[in-house]
Amino acid sequence: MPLQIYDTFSNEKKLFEPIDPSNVRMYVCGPTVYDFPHVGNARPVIVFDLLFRLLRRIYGNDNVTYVRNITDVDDKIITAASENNEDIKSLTERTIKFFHDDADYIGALKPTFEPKATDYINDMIDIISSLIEKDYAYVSEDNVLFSASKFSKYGQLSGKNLEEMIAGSRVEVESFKRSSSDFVLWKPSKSSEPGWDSPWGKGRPGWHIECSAMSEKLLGKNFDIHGGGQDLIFPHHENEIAQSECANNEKFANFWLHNGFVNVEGNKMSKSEGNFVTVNQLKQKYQGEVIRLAMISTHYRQPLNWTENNLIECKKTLDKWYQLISENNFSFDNEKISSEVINALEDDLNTPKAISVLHQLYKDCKSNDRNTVETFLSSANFLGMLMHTSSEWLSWGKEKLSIDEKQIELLISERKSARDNGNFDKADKIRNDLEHKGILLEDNEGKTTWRFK
RNA sequence: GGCCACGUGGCGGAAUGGUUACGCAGAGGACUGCAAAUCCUUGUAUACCGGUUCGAUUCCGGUCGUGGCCUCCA
Repeated sequence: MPLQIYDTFSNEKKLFEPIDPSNVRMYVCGPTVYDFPHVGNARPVIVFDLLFRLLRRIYGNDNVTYVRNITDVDDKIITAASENNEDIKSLTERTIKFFHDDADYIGALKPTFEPKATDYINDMIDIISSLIEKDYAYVSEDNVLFSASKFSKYGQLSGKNLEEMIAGSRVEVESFKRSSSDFVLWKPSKSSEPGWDSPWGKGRPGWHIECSAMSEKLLGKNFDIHGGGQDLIFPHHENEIAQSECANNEKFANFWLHNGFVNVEGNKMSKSEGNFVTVNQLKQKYQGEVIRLAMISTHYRQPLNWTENNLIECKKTLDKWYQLISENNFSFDNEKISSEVINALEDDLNTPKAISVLHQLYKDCKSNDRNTVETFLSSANFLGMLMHTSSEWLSWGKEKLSIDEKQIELLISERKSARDNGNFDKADKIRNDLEHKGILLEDNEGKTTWRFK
């Protein structure tokens, strides 16, 4: 089945055809590094990781270039740094490390390139200069602004039209803008703020220009896929198109992909609402694969309601799956990945369907051979799950235990003799006491094993 | 106010112009001293009103509801 993906620009599911099958190019907007990533930030990391995996499978591991940028210059960073009383560099470097830890934790492969905005300031200045030269941009009070009305396609990605936007504008037009829809390419920096020398004085880039610069530098003027969260459609991606296409006279990205939001109690999870859960907080209670499964159990374009219940359910599923592979040393085999799983993903990343195939494969494993189990395992691995051994999985969180293993073994044998003597009250008390400490005892085929709750 | 998306069982969540996947929970059973885990069986749903059609949950129109964007956001 050929790969089909939903393109936001044309609002339809389309057959994906790469510009160059020997170098399929994808750019995804990454984090602005000023704080711990929350679950909403993690969604595109996982969604586009899956697309990356799928593209690599279809076109070959060496034939896909995945760029996920890091925004390390931004007003929020400046504000956060001054609130923490630390310098910007130390804030961004620390936050990048948090981000990498979290991305690893949820099983995301490393992108091919992870450019930082501050390394591309000169490229941004070049684009801005060319936009001024072509009269798409103008200088006003030390700012450089893009004149949205000069780009006839402005609004096409987000389905807006300029006049309505200007009419419905809810924010006051800043004095240096000719029109409310014009946006900043370059702005002046105060002496306390980070700044770079430019033809328009010491300043820093506007938010959108970095992606135009970095994508062009690393992927070329025209590339295959540009992705990010739905909240970036407008204005961020709309503005990127305007800048890049006006500067280059060439089509920017061929496909636009946007993931839906993560909701909490029906409302969008966001930093400004304060209703967020960070990946770092979840690490205390759940393995990364639990977060990953919870994330991909909803189709990427649908809103995803984040609940504890869902996490518990996903953990149970993974516990069950890990039990199946505990018996032998099953191994991953690229050739054994279920074609049904691939088909599901090739249909606009239908992960819920892919998961239902895993459930079916799990059932098939019962009555079948090693080969079936390896198909199950390989398929799960392809989705970034069952990457650990069963014992690693089951002993997860051991260090947080308030009781040591020898003691548990001791209690198990105490319980055994109680049971042998028919003293079930005592036996049950031992089991219950351990359960209160988060240890579950399981009696199977005459043997008692334990695991974490 | 403008634009857009969505509304499937108790919950999560796919799909489809003609028997509505799958998972969790629930119920019943096997196993167990009792549980747990596992296995087997199983009930339950397409917001509302019209239209098109032999047939609509699916297509079209309207109503209601929810959410998003229009301002920083993944």
